[in-house]
Amino acid sequence: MSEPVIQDTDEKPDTAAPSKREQTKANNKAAILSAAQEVFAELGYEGTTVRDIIRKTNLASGTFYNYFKSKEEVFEALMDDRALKVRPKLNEVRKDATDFPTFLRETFRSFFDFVAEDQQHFALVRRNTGAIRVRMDTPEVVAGFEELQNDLEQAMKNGLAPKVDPDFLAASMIGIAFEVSDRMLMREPIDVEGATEFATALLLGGIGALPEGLMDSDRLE
Amino acid sequence: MSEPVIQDTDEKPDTAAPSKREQTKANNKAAILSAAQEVFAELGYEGTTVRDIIRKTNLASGTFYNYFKSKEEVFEALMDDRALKVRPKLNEVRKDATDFPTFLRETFRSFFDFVAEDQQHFALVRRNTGAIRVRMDTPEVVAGFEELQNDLEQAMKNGLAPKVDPDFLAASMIGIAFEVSDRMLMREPIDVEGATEFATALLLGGIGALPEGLMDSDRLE
Amino acid sequence: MSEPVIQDTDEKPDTAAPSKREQTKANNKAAILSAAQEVFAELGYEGTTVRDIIRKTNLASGTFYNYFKSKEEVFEALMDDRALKVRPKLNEVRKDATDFPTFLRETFRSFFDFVAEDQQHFALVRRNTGAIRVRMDTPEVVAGFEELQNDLEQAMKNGLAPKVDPDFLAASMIGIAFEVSDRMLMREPIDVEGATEFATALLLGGIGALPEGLMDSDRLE
Amino acid sequence: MSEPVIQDTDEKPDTAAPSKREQTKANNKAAILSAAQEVFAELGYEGTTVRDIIRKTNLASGTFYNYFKSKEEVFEALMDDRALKVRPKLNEVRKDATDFPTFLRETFRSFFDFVAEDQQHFALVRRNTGAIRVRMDTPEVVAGFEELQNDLEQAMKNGLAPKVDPDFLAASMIGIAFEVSDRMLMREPIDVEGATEFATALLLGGIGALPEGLMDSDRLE
DNA sequence: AATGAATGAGCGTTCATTCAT
DNA sequence: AATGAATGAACGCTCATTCAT
Repeated sequence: MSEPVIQDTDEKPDTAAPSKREQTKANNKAAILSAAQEVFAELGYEGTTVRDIIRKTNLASGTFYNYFKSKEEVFEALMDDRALKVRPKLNEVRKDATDFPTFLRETFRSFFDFVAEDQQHFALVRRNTGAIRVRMDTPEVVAGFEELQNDLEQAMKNGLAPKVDPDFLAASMIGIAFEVSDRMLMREPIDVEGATEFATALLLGGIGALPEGLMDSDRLE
Repeated sequence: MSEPVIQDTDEKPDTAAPSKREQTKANNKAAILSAAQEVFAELGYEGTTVRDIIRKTNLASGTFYNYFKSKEEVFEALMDDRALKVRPKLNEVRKDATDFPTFLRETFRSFFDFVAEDQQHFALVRRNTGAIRVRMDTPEVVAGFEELQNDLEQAMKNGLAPKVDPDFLAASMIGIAFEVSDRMLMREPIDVEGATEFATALLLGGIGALPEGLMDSDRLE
Repeated sequence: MSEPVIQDTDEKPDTAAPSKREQTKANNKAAILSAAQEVFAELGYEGTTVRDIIRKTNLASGTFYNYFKSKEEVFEALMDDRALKVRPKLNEVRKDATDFPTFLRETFRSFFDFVAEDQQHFALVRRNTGAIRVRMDTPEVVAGFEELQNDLEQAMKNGLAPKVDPDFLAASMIGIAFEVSDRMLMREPIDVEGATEFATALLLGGIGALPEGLMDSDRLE
Repeated sequence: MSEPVIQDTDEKPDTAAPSKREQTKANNKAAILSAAQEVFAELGYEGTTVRDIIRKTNLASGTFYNYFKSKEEVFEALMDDRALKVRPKLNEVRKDATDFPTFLRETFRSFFDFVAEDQQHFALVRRNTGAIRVRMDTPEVVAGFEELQNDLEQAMKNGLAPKVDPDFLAASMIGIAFEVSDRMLMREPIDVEGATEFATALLLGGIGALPEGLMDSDRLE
């Protein structure tokens, strides 16, 4: 347990130097996750069994349970993975935005980019008509939603964005982002720019029109 | 589903009342659907088995298969049920709308009303953090989406609504409707009016701002 | 559920007439019990698996669970079976006994007879040196013990038996019966009469000598 | 088990103290046995797995197999342990006995004392109604039985005890000892003395009455 | 049409054991 | 000698589905 001061290792102490064991462990975990990703995309969440996942791996069945204790847990890990992958990008572009239109535009763009690049993952969440879609709001995913909402609130406080219900606003952005992604993926070629422009303009105009917004409201027909 | 006037039954044919046999059939089917609804809400889609459903019924296991051939099929029937329940109302309010703000407002209001009245059903679709949500776009559900899109296109043609991408627009409305519903249900008391106003104003303002719209576009902050 | 007064059956109402279904059910249950008996005797309780039992049967694996829910439950049923088989005999001989020596002698004799006739069953309870013996005091078995103790108490009340601690006395009889059975079975030929005489004489003499025994009655003849 | 005087170790050989390595070995073995004892008492023999045992230890799973090759073997070791613990005491009191009543009384007393002091162990062998009791007559246990039988034969030869079937007699003593222990443990407070007096008197009187017993010696005082 | 026991594939999981470190 | 992850056979069990009644 204790760390000997002098290490009888041939590697630079204190840096990476994962033992062979740790290496295999990492590899195994990655193998399971990657197999799971494929299988989920192919068979859907409910159609997938733990055995399907390990079969895609060259590990023994029991090995699965050294890493995850159920299909749900792998699924969650996969979702967390995605969330952890987009969130830094989203946070960055929002931090860099100096005006609200940019804030929105870059948020949507990053999200649509991510969706376009990771279609296999979304094959799971968005499937053919009549088939079952599945969504899991893991803690990491929820955290991403909350970051968005917090950033929106901040922008409102700073007078950059009109002061509207931030909870509903974040929800709307998320709803639009997911649903528009879906349609975007169905078109050929995939037009991230178009989707971005649509979503941004819709939201930007809409927000301006919201009751709480001080600006001339409720335009149209 | 429809009741033929002349019945090929061996019982008194001269009454308009459904034969006892058909009556039982309808009852059984309804019993299965209602049991399924409860079980799905309680156990989630994946957690539910055909056995769980029939157990809530006083039918024998084999009887299930006279009505549905799998859990997926009952689930689909349930979804269709809901879709068939809201769609007439949605179509009606949209047909009655003489201006676009009313069109949008009444669409959202009807949907949020429906959600508020049918929370058990949405307990299935929207579950606690970390748990799995499930959604199935059955033909009837998709038809509902298409009706919305068609109505939007019609409104655009008639010059009532700005001419924007109707596919993305319908998608956005749907995304907003679902995601805002979710938040609406989490608040106490449930405020259908507030949700309706938010969604309507957001969309109405947004549409006016969309590039294709002929009106002064895209401004803000 | 209700019993129609006139039955459209071709069999004498009110008597046996088990339907074919009930017949198979009874057969299946019996088949499982009998297979279990053999397997337990061969592999010991812990060595036996549910699958071993069904394998000895020509039933499908799932069928087992229509009848029992675990190996423990079959085992218990088997034990109950035995207990229910000996107890009537034991009760009868004790009821018929007019003196205490007869009471004891016939109790032991019946038990040893039973053991001698049912060696396969005892193969489970009494196994080779070094192997594990298993005993399960199911409710039915315990009831048998209690009947013995009650009868002993009755005999004491009636002045037929000396008044000693009936709990310890019943325990002693049971201990002797089991342990002596074991030795009896190891001898060739099996001498039920010898075992009976030994146990009876030992107990009869012993009881007479017990401190509480006030009476001089019941001398060994 | 034995300590060779000359040790093939690379450590200071000139001390009588066990080498550190041997010390650890002994400790590990003891740790496993003690963990096993607890787990068996808690989970029952069948319910216990090797993993359960090592988990209670701070050893690695593989280490178990340096000491025992199966759960059965640990169980056997535990049983041997007990047997080796009582037998010297039993042998001693019997050797010291100058008359047969004392021989019996001290045998029972020692056994009941042992049981009373080691209830955890008997929790395994004797469990609640309906649950499974397990008993293993390991070689060491059997040796204890044989010692009893030999001592009985010796006493008969020496004219101290009546000449009766020594095999059945030993069996009876063992049966009584086990079964009466059981009842004794259920009473509050635990009355070793009472159990001893009961068993001794019963057996002593009984033996005197046995047909083979020619002698009038050895009456209960 | 309804029943409900039988079926058997196949699932999740555990576990004793091995063996590279 | 100790470690602990990997192994894979095999277990208990469930389940959708069938089919004789």
